[in-house]
Parts: sequence; structure tokens; C-alpha cells
Amino acid sequence: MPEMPEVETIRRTLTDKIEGRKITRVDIKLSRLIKWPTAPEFQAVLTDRTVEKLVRRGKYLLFYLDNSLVLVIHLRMTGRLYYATQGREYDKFTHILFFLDNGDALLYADTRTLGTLYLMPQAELWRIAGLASMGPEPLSEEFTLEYFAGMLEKRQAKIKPVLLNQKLVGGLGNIYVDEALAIAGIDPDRIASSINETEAKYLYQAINQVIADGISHGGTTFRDYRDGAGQSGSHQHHLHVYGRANQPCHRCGAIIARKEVGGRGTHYCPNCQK
DNA sequence: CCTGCTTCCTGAAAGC
DNA sequence: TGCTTTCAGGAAGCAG
Repeated sequence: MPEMPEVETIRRTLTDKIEGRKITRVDIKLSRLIKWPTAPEFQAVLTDRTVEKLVRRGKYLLFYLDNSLVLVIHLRMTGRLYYATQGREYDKFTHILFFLDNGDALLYADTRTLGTLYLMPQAELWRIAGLASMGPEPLSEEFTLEYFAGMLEKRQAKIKPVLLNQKLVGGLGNIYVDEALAIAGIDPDRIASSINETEAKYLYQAINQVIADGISHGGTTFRDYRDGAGQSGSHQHHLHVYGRANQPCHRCGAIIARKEVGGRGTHYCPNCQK
């Protein structure tokens, strides 16, 4: 499941191949993935546009085009975006194909088809609610300890759903939230406002650390995630708790447990996380 | 406004 | 062996 480090890795692996390229043709095999405008309009307006800049915000990828247009893609659960050289075969999960002026193509594939694509003028981006309302993201200037600790103080929900709320912190998903809570030694069931100043500082540092590590390892590949060149990430080899239920904790040796928190499968060390 | 539940979607894995 | 059920989860939509 692509979270901020995975989407950032995709951005980095696509930038050099995509920026400056003109989209010469768009094939749409599953039009319901396109949320705005209609599929025929999407296809017509996108044809002959040049990609000027590839930007990431949270888990969104934004392709800034000429004519002040922006193509916005969110991969959700199983979306994949990858560069394919001319004539390369593609599987049945490839739903949108962007052909480029050098004969290659940018392909959007998605097994569970929950991903979303938009095309709109730059001035209309506020219409994408999830993008417009996104909170500060880890490693950014806006994501300060003061902001983070102050935000936790006001929340009566459990810490895990608070961290997953994109309006409060942009870019975190299930894997990195479980990891950050494990590093900070905080139980995912804790009420956010009960977290004290010291714990908030540890958690803040842990969030920045797991995101930075995730990016430096090229993302976490459990099953579906691949970068823009089709390569797997390696952060799955560095996880403390996620996907490690019934295995020993790296720190204390206790058995990693799994429970449901806020409707999400949650991995944690019952001994280290209080 | 805040919080939590439901929905979307389909391949893989577990259950029978 | 093969069919059926459950599970995975990001985020919008909605109820209370």
C-alpha cells in the first residue's frame, strides 16, 4: 500500500523520464477510475499536453502540465504507476495508458481499482477535498513539534486513527504509523490527548525517522508496491512490528501481537508499547 | 466540529 | 480438490 515514502520513491524514479515529455495519446480501459472530468474529456484535454513538473503532496502525485493544467493521481491501495519502454507488454490490471512523444508510455495499473485520477486547471485543485484539506507532512517545515504536540492535546480519539487522519498529518498510512508507535513505545489504543510532552516528542521524532528511512530504502514492498521503474523497495526488511505478528520483538524479545484499532489491523509489542 | 462506522474493490489465503 | 468466506486498507460519505 503506497504511503508517503512509496509515492515519493515513485516520484523520484519517474521525474527524469517524464518531465519535458509530451503525452501524445491516452488509452482508458477502466473509465470509473477517472473522477474528474468525464473520461472522454480527460482523454481529449490530456492529449498533446507536456509534463512540466512532477510533484508529490502526501500520497498524491501531481503532474503539472502546460496550459496551467494538473493531472492528479492517488494510488490508494494497489495502484501502480510505472514507466514502460516502447512495445513492452502490460498485464490485465493496467487500466490507463499515457503514451509519450518518445514512443514509451507511463502506465497506471491497479488490481483493486480503488485509485483515483483527476485532471483540472491548477486554480481548481481546491476541489479535490483530500488534497485541499491535507495537514502538514513529516519532514516538512510546517510539521513542527509545536504543531504536533498541540494537535494531539486536542484529540480525544485513539492515537492510531489520529495519525492516519490525513487532515492532521499528511502522508502516513498503516505501516508507518505502526512502526512509529513501536519506535516511540506507545500503545496504538492510547487516547491522543493522554500522550505527554516527552512521549509526543519521541513520537514526533519516530514519525520523521520512519518516513526518512522508508524513503531511503525505496519504500516497503509487501505485495503490490513497485516504484516507477517496476522495482521493489527494501524497507520491509527493516520493520519492527508491521507484518511481524507472532515473531519476537527486536528490542525485548516479547512476541509481537496484532489487534484491531480504529478498524485497522495493528501490529505492536505488548511489552514495549504502553 | 468530532468521532466512528460503512462502503468501495478483487486477489490471496483461510476455512470447510 | 474445489468451492465459499474472510481479509487486506485509504479515504469519502454519513450518522449520531
